[in-house]
Amino acid sequence: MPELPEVEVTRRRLERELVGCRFKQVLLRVEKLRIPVPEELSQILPGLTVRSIERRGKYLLFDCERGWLLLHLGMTGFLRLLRGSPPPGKHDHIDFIFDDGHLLRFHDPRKFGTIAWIYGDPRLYPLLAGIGPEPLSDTFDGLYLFGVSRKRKVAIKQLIMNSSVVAGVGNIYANEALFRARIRPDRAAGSLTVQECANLAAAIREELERSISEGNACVVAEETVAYYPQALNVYGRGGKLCTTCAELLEEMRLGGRSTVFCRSCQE
DNA sequence: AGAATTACCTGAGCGC
DNA sequence: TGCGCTCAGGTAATTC
Repeated sequence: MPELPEVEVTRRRLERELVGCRFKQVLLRVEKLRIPVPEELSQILPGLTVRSIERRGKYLLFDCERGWLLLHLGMTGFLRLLRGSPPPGKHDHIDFIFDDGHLLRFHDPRKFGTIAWIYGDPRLYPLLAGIGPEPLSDTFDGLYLFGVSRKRKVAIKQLIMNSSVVAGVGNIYANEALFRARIRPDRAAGSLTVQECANLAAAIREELERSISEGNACVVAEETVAYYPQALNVYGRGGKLCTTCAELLEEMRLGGRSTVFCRSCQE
């Protein structure tokens, strides 16, 4: 599951390789992902040049002169940056072919990903308009988190996974950040003190930044995304020993999502 | 308004 | 060997 760090590592790789490149052809082999794939992409994109590649939460945004190409990898999506025209495999849904021979291939077995074309200001596009602050930006800090959590009864883990509260924090990093901040994931959001909110905001930032730098250090040659090995403290380790105190890690479900924490380290 | 639930989708793992 | 079941979970839409 590409989380924000994987998407950011991907963005940087694509930025190095594709900015300045001109689209030559788009091959669509799937009609519907989360939303229908716009067929007009194969008419619009050829001849346009990639000016820059941005990220908003887990969305990638390609500035294509006359509009923006929006990509989301969903749960199981990834991109491959290839050359020439190797035959597509199963679930290779879309090829973006460039003048210089680059081939950007979108692969997504579960089809939870998104591809869209945006005219005008992407900030106004419905899928992006309601997204909260970027967790790595200055607008996201403890005071902000304290403010939006007041009087909220929902579990703090669910709050930080809510994209309208903060962009791009998925299940893995929600679990890891709460462990780092020593806060139980099932605490009512409104019960956190201002200090706990500061700790949590910092922990989210630190977990994401740590993962981005790890990802940058080990990107596989051809694959632009970005499933790199992670040393995780809690996610996926329910029933195993806490890395800090050697207690058994506890597993529960919050909002249908697997949640792991240490009863002794987190309160 | 906020919280909870559902829908989308396929592969993997499991019990029988 | 294969069937049916459950689980994985990002996000938006829907319902309560």
